Formats: sequence, C-alpha cells, structure tokens
Amino acid sequence: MSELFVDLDRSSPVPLYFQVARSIEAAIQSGQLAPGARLENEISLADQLGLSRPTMRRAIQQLVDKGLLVRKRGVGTQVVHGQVTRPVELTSLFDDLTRSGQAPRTEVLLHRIEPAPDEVAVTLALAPGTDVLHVRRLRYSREEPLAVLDNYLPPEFCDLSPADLALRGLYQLLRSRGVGMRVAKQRIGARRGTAEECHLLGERRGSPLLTMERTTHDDSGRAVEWGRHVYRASRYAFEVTLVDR
Amino acid sequence: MSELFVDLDRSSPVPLYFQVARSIEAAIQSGQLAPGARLENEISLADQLGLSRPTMRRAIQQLVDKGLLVRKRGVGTQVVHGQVTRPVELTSLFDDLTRSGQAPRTEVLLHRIEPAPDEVAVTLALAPGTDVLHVRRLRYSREEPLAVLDNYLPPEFCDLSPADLALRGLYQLLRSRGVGMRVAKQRIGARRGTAEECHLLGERRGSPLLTMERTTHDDSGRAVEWGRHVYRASRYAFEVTLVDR
DNA sequence: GTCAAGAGAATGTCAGGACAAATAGGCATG
DNA sequence: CATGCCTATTTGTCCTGACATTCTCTTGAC
Repeated sequence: MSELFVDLDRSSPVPLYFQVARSIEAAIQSGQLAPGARLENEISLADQLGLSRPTMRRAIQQLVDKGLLVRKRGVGTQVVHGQVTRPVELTSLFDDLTRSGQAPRTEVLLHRIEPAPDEVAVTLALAPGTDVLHVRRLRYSREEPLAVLDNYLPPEFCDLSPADLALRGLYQLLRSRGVGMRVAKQRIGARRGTAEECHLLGERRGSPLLTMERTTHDDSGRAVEWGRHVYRASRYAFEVTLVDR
Repeated sequence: MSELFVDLDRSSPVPLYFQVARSIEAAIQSGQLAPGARLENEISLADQLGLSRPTMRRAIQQLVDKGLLVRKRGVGTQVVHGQVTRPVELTSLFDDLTRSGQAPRTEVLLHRIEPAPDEVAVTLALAPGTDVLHVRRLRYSREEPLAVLDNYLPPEFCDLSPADLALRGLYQLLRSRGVGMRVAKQRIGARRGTAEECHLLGERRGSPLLTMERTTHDDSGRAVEWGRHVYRASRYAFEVTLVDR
C-alpha cells in the first residue's frame, strides 16, 4: 500500500474532491496502484491529506462511479481488476477522436432549415412544423469515412454555419454557445446499410452498420439536439461502463 | 409546484435518501411532476420532510444520475423533458425481459468445463489453462429466438448445472450465490452473423447482428464473468443514458 | 430607454461528529 | 479439530453548520 502523492491546491477553483480523484486516477493509470490493490481506509486517507471524511469519500465515490474502484463495507476499497478502459462520458464522436489523436475531418453533406418532422418535433418538444436546422455530415478519421451523422437542432441554433460544422464538433459548438449539456439518452442498434450509406462510407452494399439515436438535454432539461447516426461496424464500437449502487 | 407526499419510515433499513428518491421518481412517472416542472429548493424540501440538506441532496443526486432531473446552480432543479425512459442499470438480458413481462426461455446449447482460452484467462485474471465453465445459450423472448449468449465463468462456478441455467438468468444465479456484482464493462458493436448464428436465430444468412462483449466485476474488483453475445438486430437494441457531472 | 450594479435565491463545496451495519479474523468452547 | 461467538475494522448513513459561486431579477444611474 503505497503513499499517495497528492498536491492539493486550496486556492484553485477546482474542487478538492476532484483534485483528489484525479490524483488517484493517475496513480491507477500509471500502475502505481495496481489492480486489486487495497486503498487505506477513508479516515486515515482524509487525515493524511488534511481533508474531512466526506470530501475524501466524494473523491472515492467519483472513481467508483467511473468503474475504477469498488468498495465493500467492512472490508475496504480496492482497485478493479482488468485493463484500463476509458469510460464513456458525455462526449461526441468528434471529442473522442480528437482526444485519441486521430484528427477527425468533417464533410457537411446537407445544411438546411426545414419544418420539423413529427418525430423530431416531439422529441425536441417543439410545436409541429417549427423550423429546425437539419444537418447531415460525413465524419472521417485518419482520412477514412467512419460515420454518417444526421442531426436536428432547435430554432435558436439555425445560424450555425456549414463552415462551423466542418471545423468543429457539434458538442464543441454548442458548448461554445453556452449550452450546458447534461443528459444524453442513446439507443444503439444495428441494421444493413442502405445503398447510399454504404456508398458514402466505402462499404460493400448491404454491409452491417451500427446505429445510434440520441437525444441530448441541457441543464434546464430541454432537448437541444436529436441525432440519428450510422457507423461502420468494421471500424467502430461503443464502450459502456455500468455501475450498480 | 405541488406538494410531495413522502412517507418516511425511519425504522426501515431502507436509507432515507433512497426512500425520498423513490417517492420523487414515482411522482415523475405518474405525471404528478410534469416534465419541466421545477422542484422546490433543497433546503425547504429538507425542512418539509424533516431531513438534513445533505440527505435531501443525495436523494436528488440519485435522480440526476439516472437522468430524470437536472440541476442548475443559482436556478434550481427541474424534471427533464422527454419521454419516460427506463435507464439501463446493471442487469442482464434475462432480468430485462422478465421485468417487461416477456417470459424469457433459455436453451442450453453447450455446457462444458474446459481450459480457459488465452483471452478469457487474461480478462478473468486466471492462470493460463485454468479450467473454466463455458456455456452457450440460446435465449428466446415470446417464443422467438433473440440472442446467442456465450459465457465463461471462473472455476468456483463450475458446478452450475445446465438445469439451473435453463431456468434462471446468469445474473440471478450469481446473485443467489452471494456474488455482489458492481461494475460491468461492455463493448457494443455489429457484424454480419455467421451461418450458424443466423440459423440459430432464424435470420437470413449474412444478416446484421448486434454484438456485445462484457466483463463483470464483483465488489472486490474480481472479474466474475466474461461473455460474448450476439443479438438479432431486428428485435433488440441497447438503451444507455449518459450523465455529465 | 438602456445598461450596469446590487440584492436575493439557489445549488456547490467543505468541515466535523456520531452512530449503524457488515465483514473478517481471533479466541474460546465443544 | 471444528464450530460459534466476540471484537476490531471499515464503509454506510445522517446530522448541523458555514461559506462560495452562479444565476435571475430588480433597482438605479446615465
């Protein structure tokens, strides 16, 4: 059981529990805390770092939620066995690709303001027929086509330009306009690609594709985006970590 | 903003924050708290229920994590717009089908104790060549084939009988043996089914299938199960709710 | 009439303490 | 030697209190 090196900066705007969680996570990723290793108990850890127990608990809880640690009453806290998997957070494909250094490229196939189809109007909670922005993009990674992204956005985002969408990810653009995205509900399935989809993605006709429908809500609970995406099954998969509490 | 009817039972072993969360969730599901409705502030809610603010916060946090509520600093807490979606928890296909009243049936195709293949030995953290239980099941829903489930279990579960596996879900069996499952890491993809898979599932040859690989860890961080499943894409999809914090 | 400063309100963070419940390991007893 | 009890350890729950940060709305100045 090794000592944890945690540099706490109490003047930083970054919350203490977050600083601690980040440090522990780094120790796990670096192998300093091996899979299966037991952490010291919460109270002595809190003492060592000069924190209260609730703050220490919160730091640990964050990593439990991410699937990196497990706790057992009466026993202690341990590092989960198994490979390092980067858990899926509320990010977009663009973010994921950028972070893994794959230099995504985006081609805007369609950029049109149109009356919302019924299904879209319902999920975005708009009056039927309200004008929405419909964009269709082809996303490349390493200069290979990866996905066709169909998205509908409520009226206030109708001024997003094709140039914006070609350069930055949709989530990035929304964030830069002050949208605080909090919840996304996804439905992941599969089907045979249409002739057009397969052509765009460079797959043989009738190839299996991974599909994803998503509704994203902001911090006031409003739906800010609805999308229907198809991915090349040969080059993409979703990773999900589920935690029971 | 309606009053919340919450029956608190302080003598119950069910934690107070959980009782409160359950009540609020019921109010949302029943429509008593409509989408977009604002909750009263944490302090007055806590006062009304005779609870401390941390306990009240924890109840709300649980629903925020489930994607039912959103909070915004300086503003308040609101119910998320949009349809009621049952968020995915750490459950098995069997649990899901049972809960939605679809009477799953299971056919055990294979039940064999064999040396662990390298990949399995690694993910289950066993010595190479250790004997593991390999089961292959065909899962029906409404008397239609739905999925082919391949699973590997560590040595201590080798005594699970085919009869057990035909009658109950794998997660149920593990739970009844005192295994506390906490974390599952899934990878969801798609591919064309093999001739055998399509035949078993009653699909045309080369149909697209949804694939899922999963490693489940218990509360001491040990891997207790590894599975590779294929689902009929025409009849199944995964629903996932992501929350940013 | 417009814009900026300020007050109020709500959630976010952090501390310190107390007791409950579950686990594991040692110890005594059969 | 085996079994059951007891105790120490550790996490789980709950409380009270305080201050910080962010957003909204009102008020006031220009």
